[in-house]
Amino acid sequence: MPTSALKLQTTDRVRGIAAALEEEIVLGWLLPRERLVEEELAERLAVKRHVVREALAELERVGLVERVPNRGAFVKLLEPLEVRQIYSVREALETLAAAQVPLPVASAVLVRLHAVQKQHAAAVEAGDARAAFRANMAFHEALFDACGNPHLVELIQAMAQKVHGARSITAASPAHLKLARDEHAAMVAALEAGDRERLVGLCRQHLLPSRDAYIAAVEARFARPSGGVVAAPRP
Amino acid sequence: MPTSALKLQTTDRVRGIAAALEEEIVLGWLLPRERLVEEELAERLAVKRHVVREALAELERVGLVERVPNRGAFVKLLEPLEVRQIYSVREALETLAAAQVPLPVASAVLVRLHAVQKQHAAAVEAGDARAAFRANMAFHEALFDACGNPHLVELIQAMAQKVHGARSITAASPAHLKLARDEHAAMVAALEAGDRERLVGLCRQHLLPSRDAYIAAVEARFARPSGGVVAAPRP
DNA sequence: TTCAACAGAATTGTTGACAATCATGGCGGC
DNA sequence: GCCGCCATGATTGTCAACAATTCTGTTGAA
Repeated sequence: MPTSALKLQTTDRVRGIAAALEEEIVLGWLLPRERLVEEELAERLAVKRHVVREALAELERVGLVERVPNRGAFVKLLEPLEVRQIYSVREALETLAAAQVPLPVASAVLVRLHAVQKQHAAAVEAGDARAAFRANMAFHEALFDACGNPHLVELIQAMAQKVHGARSITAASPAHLKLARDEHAAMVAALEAGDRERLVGLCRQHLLPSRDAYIAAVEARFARPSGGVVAAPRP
Repeated sequence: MPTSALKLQTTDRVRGIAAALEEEIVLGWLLPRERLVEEELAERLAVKRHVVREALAELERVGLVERVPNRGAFVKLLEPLEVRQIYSVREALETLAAAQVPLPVASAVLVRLHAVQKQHAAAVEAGDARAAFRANMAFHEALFDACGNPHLVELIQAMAQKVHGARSITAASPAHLKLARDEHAAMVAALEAGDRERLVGLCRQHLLPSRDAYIAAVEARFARPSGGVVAAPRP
């Protein structure tokens, strides 16, 4: 605050805090159903409480946290059904975007994709989950940006954000990260070859592993004790 | 506060204020580029400033207003290109939803649609733009709800909300309202008949009038003085 | 006249304190 | 021993005053 080096605008600060919390959720540092106490977060992140408050409101709107009046905010736990519904929409949106990319694709897009993919591969190799997550986001943004409709891209990102709470299972798994890396490479190749059909198929396929891993994990670990046993498939 | 009858929760109050502002924008009572002063709104809507502040933040996230740090909030003016892009996405989403509605449709859906449509028709007949707007929203929600994927419905609503600032042209026009009413009737009929193809076509068609009316209006009235006439709506 | 600097007003951003609300745990009655 | 009730503590919600910023109109000199 006092240092003149970084005097961020208030809105940017809120965004920054929201992004930081989002990362902590994605990386599994904050788990589903975990309570998010305003004052504690304010102290830990070195901002005032009302900034945390606004950030939580933003994350609530995005769908990453739940807030109940007078009781606070929690990391949202997605039900398997919800995850399936969201991934269904994601599939529709992402294949739509892939189908709209003008081919042959602009060379600038390919350059950027290669660069980002290199970063992603390096992060995966180094086992740096946070860097891999960021590079992964950047990759998909660069890829879908090529469709030419920023509002469609925004929707795709919003839906991806919704399941970020479900990503903590795959975001830290080397196997999943390596698979994603290889699939990214295949996508770029398809794009480069102008093979739209393959690109669309790859986008569709790319969504499945994280979805299924999450559903399996949530059914094994986060099931409510309503049935008695820890792992209750359905109430 | 004193009366126990209406003790709204804070979150609900923010939502309520945001919704009220949204309606004022849709109905053309607040025009694009118009300034939204926090204190003035707080007094007019009988809430404290920080509530207005949060509501404005929410409307900014939705895309209905723009906020620049230390300078305040304005009703967002959508560029024609943006409107085209948004409507393009809306078309994809709404036809997707229509294509997913299980046929024959549940009778409860039809009952609800008929009821809402009756309200809408009454509002149109009475020339009550606000009631028509609300009934219109309810109609589309009820219609797309039938697709069975609440997350898709949410996206459809979010995209509709984005162009609410563009709706002030058609929301007050009796001709447009009557056309919408008739198209709604046709949609219900198609749904009732189980004619999916016609339903999808009607959904697609239903989007065009408001889009084109807005683009025409914005090009005629709100053009920046860079090349065109200056139309300052308020002194 | 035009430009720049400057004071004053209007508006937004920030802060800490206070009030309201909900969970927790102890206490007495049954 | 079990249940309901009230005191207590933790946390969120509300508020008004203060600080910082931007805008506006005016003044003075080139």
